Amino acid sequence: MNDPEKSQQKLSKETLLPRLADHVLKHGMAGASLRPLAKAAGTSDRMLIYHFGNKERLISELLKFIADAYSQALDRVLSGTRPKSRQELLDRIISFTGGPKMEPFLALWWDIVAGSARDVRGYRHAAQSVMSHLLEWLIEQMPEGDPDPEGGAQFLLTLIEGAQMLSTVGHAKVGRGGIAAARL
Amino acid sequence: MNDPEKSQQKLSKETLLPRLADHVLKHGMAGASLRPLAKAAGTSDRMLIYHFGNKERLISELLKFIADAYSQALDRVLSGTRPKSRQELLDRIISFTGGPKMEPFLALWWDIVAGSARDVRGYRHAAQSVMSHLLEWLIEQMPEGDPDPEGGAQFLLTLIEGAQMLSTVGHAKVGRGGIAAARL
DNA sequence: AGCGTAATGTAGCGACTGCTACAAGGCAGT
DNA sequence: ACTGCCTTGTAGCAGTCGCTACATTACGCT
Repeated sequence: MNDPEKSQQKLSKETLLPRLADHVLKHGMAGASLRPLAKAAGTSDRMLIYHFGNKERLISELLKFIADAYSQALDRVLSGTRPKSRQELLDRIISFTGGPKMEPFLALWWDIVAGSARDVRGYRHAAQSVMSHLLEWLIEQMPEGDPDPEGGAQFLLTLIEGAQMLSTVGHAKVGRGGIAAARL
Repeated sequence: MNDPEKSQQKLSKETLLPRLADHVLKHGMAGASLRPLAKAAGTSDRMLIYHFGNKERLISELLKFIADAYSQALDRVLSGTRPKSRQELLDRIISFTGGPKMEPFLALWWDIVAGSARDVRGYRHAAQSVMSHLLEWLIEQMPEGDPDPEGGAQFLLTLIEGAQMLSTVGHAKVGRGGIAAARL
């Protein structure tokens, strides 16, 4: 024992999930089949089924885990000084979500949206919770004295997500132009 | 010959593509493997490869075909009277793209966006051409005397797509709220 | 020490994947 | 009638899929 080569010790859901999340963020939900996942996590497909029961439950728990991780990243990075205008808030978010560090999250995000559209079990729930969290966070961040924080946040969110989509599809310019033309 | 049961006659790319498109719209890109596609089109996987060379080319041609079909549907359904305000234009589009007839297109759309994010060959090109067409069409449709038709169209497109995404993810209310709070 | 349960490895099943080799029928031109 | 291409069917390959049966090891409790 205590083999330095592969000191794997007890692998449980808790230790597994972060590694599974890494793999899925890198390779997307399409690459999320048991054997590659198992390899990435240092186990066997056999053990994944053992721990999670079946693939569907694995994916559900994994999506929940990732959604939570994303929310926490959001909280950590973006909280702090309250923006002075909607414009400033918008700029801040765009530069955060558009950054290269968020790219894997974004790619995974579209996988999940596509799954939601086809009612793949667990996908819509994960997507919904991410959007809910983001919206709440946005409302809190709205500048002081904003006439309609809730509506404004919904408006900003809609704009942001539209621009995001246009950007991943190769029309970043259109998204930027759309935001520039918006009367915030 | 002239067998009434299966009067298949010469099947060519041109006759195949519409049937392939039907299947893909119904079952998504994930279900677009050769054998199901072939069955839906009334041929064999063997013949699909024969006609298209390999799967990648098949998918490319199919996406182009569907993108064109979508553009044409847009032209047919939405042209006519010029809207009097941005609000009217927006409402008209939302009710069109949100209708049940567009649901398969929408579901497929997210497949394609997800593929674009992961650089699947041909996906971004298809998505880009749809968005380009939609944007051009929007610019033409902007109300007479609009101060900034181009920027306005980009703005509307960004809003529309954001709302669309929120809707497929189960947050239709947020999208609607966002649009309602927008100062068009 | 013995026993029961938890954890893990090995092997395999039946279905599906894209694709190909091979052979044969159909039809056109000579 | 013969030749040669266009088209098509059958069979199969090597790989992946989710999942399971079976066996073994590891470890805690009495």
